[in-house]
Amino acid sequence: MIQSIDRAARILSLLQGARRLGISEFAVALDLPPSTVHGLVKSLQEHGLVIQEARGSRYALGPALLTLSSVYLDTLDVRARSLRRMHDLSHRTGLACRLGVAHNTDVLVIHHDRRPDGTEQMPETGITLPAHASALGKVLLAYDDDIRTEVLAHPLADLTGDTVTDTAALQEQLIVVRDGALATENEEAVIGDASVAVPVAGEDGTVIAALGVVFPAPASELDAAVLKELRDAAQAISRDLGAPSWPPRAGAAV
Amino acid sequence: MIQSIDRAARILSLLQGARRLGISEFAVALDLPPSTVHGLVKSLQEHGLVIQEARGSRYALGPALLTLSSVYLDTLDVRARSLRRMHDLSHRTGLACRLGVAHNTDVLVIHHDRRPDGTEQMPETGITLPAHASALGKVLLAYDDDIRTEVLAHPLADLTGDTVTDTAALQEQLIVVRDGALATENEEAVIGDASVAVPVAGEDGTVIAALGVVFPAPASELDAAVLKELRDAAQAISRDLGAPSWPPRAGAAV
DNA sequence: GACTGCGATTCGTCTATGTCGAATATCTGC
DNA sequence: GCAGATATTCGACATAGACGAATCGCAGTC
Repeated sequence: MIQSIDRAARILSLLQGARRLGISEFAVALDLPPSTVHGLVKSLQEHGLVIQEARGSRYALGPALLTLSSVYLDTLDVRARSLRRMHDLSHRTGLACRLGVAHNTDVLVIHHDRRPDGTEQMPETGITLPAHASALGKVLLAYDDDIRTEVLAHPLADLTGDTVTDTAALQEQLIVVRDGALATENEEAVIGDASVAVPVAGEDGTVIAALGVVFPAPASELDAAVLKELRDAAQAISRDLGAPSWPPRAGAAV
Repeated sequence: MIQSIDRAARILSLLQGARRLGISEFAVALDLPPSTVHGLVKSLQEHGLVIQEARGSRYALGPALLTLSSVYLDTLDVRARSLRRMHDLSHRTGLACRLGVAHNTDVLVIHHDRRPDGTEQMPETGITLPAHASALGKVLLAYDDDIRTEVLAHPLADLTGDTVTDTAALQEQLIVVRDGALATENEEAVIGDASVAVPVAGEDGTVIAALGVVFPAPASELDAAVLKELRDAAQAISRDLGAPSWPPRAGAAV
């Protein structure tokens, strides 16, 4: 690990948490002399990875990151193959749908198709969801041993009061998820929101992403027709990607 | 400029162009020994800024960039204040609308609200448009001396055959843009697409972004009502941001 | 199924590079 | 207008990281 790259990445991470920071704030957080931090930040600035605020002396994340992430999204095969199906899915069900992949121990939303009712909705592509409190996350946890182990090793944060915070209870849920190739979540991340998700399999048969829809709680009111649409979409995407079977075999991971 | 950070940023840039590259390809492009590149890439990989392909030995941009860019978008005041107005704008006009800021000598789209007709449309947030061939770009060029000088110093690429490639002609257009606080573009970037854009002013009265709508060519068919909606939206956003006047005074830049 | 060649990866040495501390410039709040 | 804080610049020194050579691992070939 190259020291200055590590430090540069840490600086970006800090800006991810606290939107705007000054040199001295970085210096304290990283336990480095301000002059060292200054050199690092200026180097990042020259490449547009951070920007200095107009009249302040503070720094924030820069526009180059948006361009890079745009290319990142384009390189994702799953996403490219899902765009059309997700659009169909949201139109047929009238619900917002999301495609998520594992990132560290969380879920990263790599595409979001809004509810087609014309109401204003925040774009959710790029947001991170806690794995244990989202349907997408439960799918990914159910099929990936490494991430599951990692997540279960730490206490589960309570987000709404209905969040599953007991590791044993979560583990049981995940077995059910694997059995049915279906995960649900009922106001466990956001009050008023429920969601369901199913796995998407890649060329080698392993689960590489999760596809889900969001709807008003309670989860019990979910239409069987919606579930069929969701399954059909995930299966079609998996087939397009060359997956040998769907639903994917549990524990198919290498 | 710290050498290793510069090199790391170059690696990310290379991946922006060529989606997937191997160590030796980087080495050739950067004129560095493979072992040096390897250390850089592995450091980036540990932070999720690049990922190594599943069964290949090639590398691509990583998911951490998406998370970072998501936070970048959230830090943009203009964007936050524009979301609602842009949604209204696209619904009232039935057209897709875009918000762009200057990045290097191009336009970076920081928000895109789709046509509300329910058809499938690519998400455009994060894409880059050439400044001289887009309405958004012409607005930004018209009000920013530095970028204008920079863009006019190089030959203008021809994208569709209708692209304005003559610097003198472009310069004249920009004067008109400034006078009317309105830029148009007619199949200059994409065949079949025309667009118009207006400036958005910030707290200090300078132009910080451009707001535009896209519609089927030719540009002459643009409704006056649409233009009014566009202007009203830009004015409202500018007012929210604390701009002293709208349209912004030409040459108000510091 | 062994061979060959390319590319990724590892390791140890040396020096160029980046880190640090002090000094200076710039800004903010009183 | 002053005091305190914060960003920025600069030069010397030590170490972090660049490089070259050697190794490992994989794919294609005979």
